[in-house]
Amino acid sequence: MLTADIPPNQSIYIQNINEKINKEELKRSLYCLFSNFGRILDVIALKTPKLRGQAWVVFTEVTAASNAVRQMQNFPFYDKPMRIQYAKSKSDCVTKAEGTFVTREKKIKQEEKVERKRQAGESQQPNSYNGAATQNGRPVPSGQDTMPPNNILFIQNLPVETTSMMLQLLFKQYPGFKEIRMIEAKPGIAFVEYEDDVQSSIAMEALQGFKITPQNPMVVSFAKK
DNA sequence: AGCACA
Repeated sequence: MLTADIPPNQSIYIQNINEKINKEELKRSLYCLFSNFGRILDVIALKTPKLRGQAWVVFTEVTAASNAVRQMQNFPFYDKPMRIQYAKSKSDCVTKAEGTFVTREKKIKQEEKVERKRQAGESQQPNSYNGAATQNGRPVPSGQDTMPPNNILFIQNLPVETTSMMLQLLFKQYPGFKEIRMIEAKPGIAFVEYEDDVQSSIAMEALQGFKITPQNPMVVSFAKK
């Protein structure tokens, strides 16, 4: 079955994922990596025997999914090339938003709970992430949306008095940290290097908008290759 | 390889 047979879908299906990665970390990493392509509604990963090594990322836009399928194809994710296709069906969070969600047969016993949920009347409950790159559903303005993932981060809008020691304190908290590079002649910017793109993405997500002074929310993007 | 929504 050719992957081209599957029609475009705002959800992508990823396989060949390193099965050693724990579920929550995996979801965070996928979120970080794919939020470059658009707003993400949900990330689904299960560790059941049938579903380990696979995941779904649900975008708000089909175009974001299309870009992700093309650009992240074979991306070395935890040492294994990602295989990405469109998902075969709509994700629950999408049908729920559309109002076309139907409970699967095996969950029929739980209809009562579904009723209760329906009465809560939520039009849409987007991603379930705490430290996500969105606020009230808006992407954090950071201007890196076009830059492909890179293990080196580019930091802007730093107060001029920032030292590399200060940045090290912040960035070394995240795994894979290697070094800070600042350029004397160019105050207000810095480069931060991580072991790989996944780790740099996580740090980016975590420190995006971090304020060293109230006037200076830092802008973190991937460095140009 | 394996298409679900713990």
